[in-house]
Amino acid sequence: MARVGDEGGTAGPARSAGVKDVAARAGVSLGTVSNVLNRPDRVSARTRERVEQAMAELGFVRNESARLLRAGRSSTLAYVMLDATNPFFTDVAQGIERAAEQADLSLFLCNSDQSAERERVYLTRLQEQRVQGVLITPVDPDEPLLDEVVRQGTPVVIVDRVRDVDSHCSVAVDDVLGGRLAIEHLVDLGHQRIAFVGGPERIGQVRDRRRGAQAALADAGLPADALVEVRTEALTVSEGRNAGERIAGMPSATRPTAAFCANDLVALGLLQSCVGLGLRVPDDLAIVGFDDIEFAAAAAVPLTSVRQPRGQLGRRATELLLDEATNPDHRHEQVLFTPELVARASTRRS
Amino acid sequence: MARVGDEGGTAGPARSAGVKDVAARAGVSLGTVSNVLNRPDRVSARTRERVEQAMAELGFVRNESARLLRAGRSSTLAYVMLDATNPFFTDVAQGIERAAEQADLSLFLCNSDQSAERERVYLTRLQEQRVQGVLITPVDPDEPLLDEVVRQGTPVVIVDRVRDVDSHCSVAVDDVLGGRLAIEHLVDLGHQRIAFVGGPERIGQVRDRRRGAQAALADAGLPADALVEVRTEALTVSEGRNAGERIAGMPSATRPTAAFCANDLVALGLLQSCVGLGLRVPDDLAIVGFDDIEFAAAAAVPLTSVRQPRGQLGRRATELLLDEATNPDHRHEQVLFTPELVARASTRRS
DNA sequence: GGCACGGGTTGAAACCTTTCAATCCAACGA
DNA sequence: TCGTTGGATTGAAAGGTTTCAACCCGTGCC
Repeated sequence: MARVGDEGGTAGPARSAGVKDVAARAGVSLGTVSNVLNRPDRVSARTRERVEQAMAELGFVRNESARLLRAGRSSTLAYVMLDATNPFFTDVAQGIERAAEQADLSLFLCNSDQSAERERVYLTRLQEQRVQGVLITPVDPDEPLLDEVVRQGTPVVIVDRVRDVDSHCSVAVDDVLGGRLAIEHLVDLGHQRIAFVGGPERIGQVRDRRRGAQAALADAGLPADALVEVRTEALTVSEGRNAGERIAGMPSATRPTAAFCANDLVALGLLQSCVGLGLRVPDDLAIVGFDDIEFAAAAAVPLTSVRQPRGQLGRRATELLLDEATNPDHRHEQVLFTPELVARASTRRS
Repeated sequence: MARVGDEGGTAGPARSAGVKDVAARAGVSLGTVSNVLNRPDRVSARTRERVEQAMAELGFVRNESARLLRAGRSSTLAYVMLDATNPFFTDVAQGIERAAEQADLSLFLCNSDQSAERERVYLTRLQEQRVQGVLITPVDPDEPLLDEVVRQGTPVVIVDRVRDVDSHCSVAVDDVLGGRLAIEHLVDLGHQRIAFVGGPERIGQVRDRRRGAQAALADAGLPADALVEVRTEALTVSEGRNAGERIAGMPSATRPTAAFCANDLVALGLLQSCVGLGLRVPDDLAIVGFDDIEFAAAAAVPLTSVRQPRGQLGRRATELLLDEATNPDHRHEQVLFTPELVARASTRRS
């Protein structure tokens, strides 16, 4: 087919055809074309066919901007993810996608990559595009723009973070309980000196998971200094490796016999560097991660981890968002899922 | 602030304010508000301030649909990814994002999740939204809709797949060479019986990588049956595990001494199940993966892999897309990057 | 034969922003 | 004083779709 308008041919015109052109070609009115597009049942079969053929011939592509301008709301959702390279978030995204698909909505993913600035840019664009709603794992749950967006009419659901205020729905996992489960498991195995590997401090998850860990230690009658802090700059594999070197470097008398990591990326990095430096896992160092990403089980020393129901998280968040978008007497809700410990070789009693 | 319009207050109105409302409140004309938005230098400081204040007071959110309708092209790109949970693609996406950010464009990610149907839905929506351009790793590079989209005026660049036709730009890695590098490495280490683990057959990558492998074997003077086919249903971790069980089940006399996997997910699964089944890596089975995703290095037996320049792939693809979108005498280009073997413990001579 | 009914179709108005030619006005030079 | 200049501002028109009240006309009923 040709690329520029050749009158009478069957190719598309130079500048894309609109409903008007389609109407002219099919010999019907604008309104009818629109009906074919939006309420095909109201149009007689014969007319519909003619219109559809005209569309095909002209290569008609509906102009979403114009549609939206007139019709109000779009049929897309967006998930602003904190880190697209962390499998945890892509699994959450998959849960969202499935739920969105069922509701016949498209999902756009936006990666803030931990940058508050990029997050703001995305939020603004999404607002300007009048998306049905936004799911977000925010860099900082207290970001004021989040409230602003809601106030201006775009529903926002917070995923994997909690917020005390009731201006949004949120869906998260009980991180304190998760920390508790990890430590109880290690204590059961006889560990009395346990590293907590995570940071930076400003991440709520890190604080909550540590808090759960501390509480569990206290309940077990162990002193507070049974938990050895090993700080990381971020929750990444390379920071985990880094932490591993520090732990391996400790004199064996004072070295912890187990490590609880704030997430699986850190745990995998830790695992890797320990093995590389001659520490046996779990004999010299037992390791517990958090999230239970797929790669945790696939590590050659499969990783014990605290599982979050990732898909569920996404699914439930989407349901809340849709309710908020469509149900006039929607009530905000803070959903808290319960994590679960999955024991694997990295903490096996040997 | 209140949520419904309270005359004279400072809160936003019930239904969001438009430029008209802003103009009224600031005591200027429509055009001036638009100028503040689009050509702030043409507006006197005093007026600009007044307008900006009015915007803030009314909680004005620019309506992108209306803007687009009038102004033509949007300032967003989209990357339709084949599998958002495969770290390879998220790394590519990150490269794209960086390049897009530099050009002051937003990037939306869409996950086709290997479904041709979903891919089509996304392509159509993106077209309807008049995005600047689309980057895509297609389920099937021969999908006719890809040509259709281009013909109708939306630039499309194909990422990580090649296509003989010249209707798009494409950016990929020389998979044949990659396969060759992997096998040459294994042959150098003395392996004479090597499994090729991958599938399904319809994936171009699988075919090309095998082709390279075969060529390298031939060059080394080894018979064609030195390459043992181990088919997978998909390039996933669980399929890799599956393949591992089959390999471990072979009688040790005929079992390959090395495996070349079509990607790292498969290799990680293979690694995991081999270790679990008592096969030592690399002593009993050396393993080479493909992609060199971060988790390859982080595996407890760090994985030898064929590295693809993932970020580069994304960056270059974006540059091509922007050129196509802006440069009137753009020429389509097929870029082929060179892969590189990264040797790690999974093939170390012991 | 007249009338009510209703499915199918019509076309003008509305959605909100950007654009651009026209206008305004203050300052300046002659 | 008048004309000119140029920066600031104006407002009508345009952009493509959806909506909705109105209309048309064939059918069935009384």
